[in-house]
Amino acid sequence: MAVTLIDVASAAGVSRSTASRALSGSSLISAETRAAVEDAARVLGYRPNRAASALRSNRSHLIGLVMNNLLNATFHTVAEVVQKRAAASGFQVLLCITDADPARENDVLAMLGEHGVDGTIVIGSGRSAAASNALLEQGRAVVNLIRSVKGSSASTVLADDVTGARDATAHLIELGHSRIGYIGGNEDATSGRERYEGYRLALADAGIPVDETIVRKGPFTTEFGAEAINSLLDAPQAMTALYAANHEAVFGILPTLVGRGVSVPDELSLICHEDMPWLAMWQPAITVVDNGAAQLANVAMDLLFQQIKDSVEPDGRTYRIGARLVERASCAEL
Amino acid sequence: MAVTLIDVASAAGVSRSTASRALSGSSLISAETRAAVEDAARVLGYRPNRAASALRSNRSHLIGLVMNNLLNATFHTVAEVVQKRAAASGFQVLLCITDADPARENDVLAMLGEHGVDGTIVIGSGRSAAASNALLEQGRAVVNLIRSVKGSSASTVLADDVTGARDATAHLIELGHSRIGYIGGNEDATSGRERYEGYRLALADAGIPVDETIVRKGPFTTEFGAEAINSLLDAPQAMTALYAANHEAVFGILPTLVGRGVSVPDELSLICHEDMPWLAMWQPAITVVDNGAAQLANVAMDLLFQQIKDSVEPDGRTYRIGARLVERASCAEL
DNA sequence: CGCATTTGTGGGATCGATTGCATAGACTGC
DNA sequence: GCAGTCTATGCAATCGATCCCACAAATGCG
Repeated sequence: MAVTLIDVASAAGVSRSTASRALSGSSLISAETRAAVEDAARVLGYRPNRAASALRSNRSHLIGLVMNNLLNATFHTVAEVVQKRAAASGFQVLLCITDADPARENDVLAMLGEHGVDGTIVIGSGRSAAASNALLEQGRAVVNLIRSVKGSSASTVLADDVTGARDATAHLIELGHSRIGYIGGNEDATSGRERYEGYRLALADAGIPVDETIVRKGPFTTEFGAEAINSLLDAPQAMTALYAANHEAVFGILPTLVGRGVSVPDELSLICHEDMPWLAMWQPAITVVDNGAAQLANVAMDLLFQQIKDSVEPDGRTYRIGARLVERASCAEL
Repeated sequence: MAVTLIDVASAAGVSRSTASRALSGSSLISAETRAAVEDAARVLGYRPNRAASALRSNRSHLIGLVMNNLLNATFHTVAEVVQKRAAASGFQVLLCITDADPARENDVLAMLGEHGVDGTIVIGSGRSAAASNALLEQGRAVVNLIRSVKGSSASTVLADDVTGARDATAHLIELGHSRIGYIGGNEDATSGRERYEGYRLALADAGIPVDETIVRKGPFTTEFGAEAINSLLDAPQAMTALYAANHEAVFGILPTLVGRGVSVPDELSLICHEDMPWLAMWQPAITVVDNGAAQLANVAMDLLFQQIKDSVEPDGRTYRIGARLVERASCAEL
């Protein structure tokens, strides 16, 4: 069978304990012994058995990543960053997809507990904190990401969607627009609530009343986007600018605008929330609110590693990552 | 601490062995005993320790998924399908990203061995079979996906890119085109080689010589796509149709066509390889070669589960999933 | 009715690495 | 020179579930 620590130890002429300590970097080991053990391990092609290690030490070198889907560009970025950061520290990522179903989310978190994950990043439904609090009580690290969870004892990293939305809307107002359409997500998602709030606040700042006839809220789907932009374009009183706050809907909005021959930014100024590589390649390049997906993931991983490596207690605090308006070519002065 | 099998056993008034057998569905257990143990487990909220189970039984309920990146739409689909199929059978997915770096790929496969994965799906660099063959020798299942690996003893599931490309090109020829441009991937990738081969064969079938001045091959990036289409459009002798075989490049090709005001399909008929949701939403909807990403992943999981659950020996055979031409609105008769 | 087989259960070893405790030897300081 | 650290190492217990083996009870069959 496979090479075990005992093989390494006897090859190096020491005991299992010494071999174990030498390989795990304990300071109570002489330089020669360490070298001998490391050589033996290399020569034999020793690979530790993580299951045995996890059983005894209660550290699995596994990190759970829980998310709704893999379609959203922000989620991609998060998955890539989490994977890279984890791998760089010798951790592996257990990827779990919940389809935003709270029951699945509970199952998945319990599963992660069974596998003894050292920590978990949760982009959750926000519905219940019970399962993730249970993980915390088992001494495992947890960080909530992007969506806040009521009653969670874990730290939470959120985008500053209110400010991002407010800046986007304010930018359009500065360009002289006052009839600014809104296409966003449903209010039960953090992003749906907060982006609409930012939109509202910016209009209020400028003394412009919200016109519900040019506001559309709906699910995070391409189809909703196409539907919403069509109905807005068909509305009696035309808008001169649009703030597209629903990321998945953007996939429906842009092709529809092209198809209907709406000229951006001449006929319609446009800002989309959440950046994607190809938005910069669009004709015209689309001005976006960059929510800082990579930064969100990095801060979450920082917090997670603090808990895992430095045994820092989770503070239950919320961290906000500022949004950034990236001006490209899709907005024009009225 | 956590509830262990011993707690369940004593609550149910049986021994550990009996409790273990009852919960793992052994047939050598009386109905009442099984019920008693299951009740006790439920009441106590028992969750098995996977590390302990893996250590003793050498089955971890983990599946490794190795891929280059998360940007490619086919890879998304594969990741989602693998995750769903795994979860449905009580397996968790260890996601590993290699950036197509063979060294990283080797590291990652060794890591998966340490973690005792029951099986692994590898979308590899195709460079070396050593690391994955080592996994096989440890009795772990391995299936290669999308990219073939020389010298691998594992089964391999590939798209039928030659036929897909041939069908796409033939479709354009049937519509009367003879100057058909090609933008594809580098030849060191399976898809790069095979799609160009299909293109070449279809032209040969029709007695049309390949014109290298309207052929572009390059890396799987958006930038290359933009560059390639620009240079093709600037070429002296115009093409009347384009077969875009490099998926990542499509993100650069489409916006550039829009930006330069090239009318599809009036001025240029277009077929892209690999489908994505928003290609159907484009104006005009883009005709594509659907490589069957979901089917590829499903067949790979079928083969993997056969090895894991039914102890079927890997046959080292290659399975091809047929491509499908999805006709939409981006091709016109010349 | 007695022996052979099946069925159900318990005891204890085991998977491989980690770690608390014990100890041998080296070294320091008075 | 001796007690008191400090350093380096080994022994053995341990993590929690699984599974081989032994054995008891129940059943079958001639």
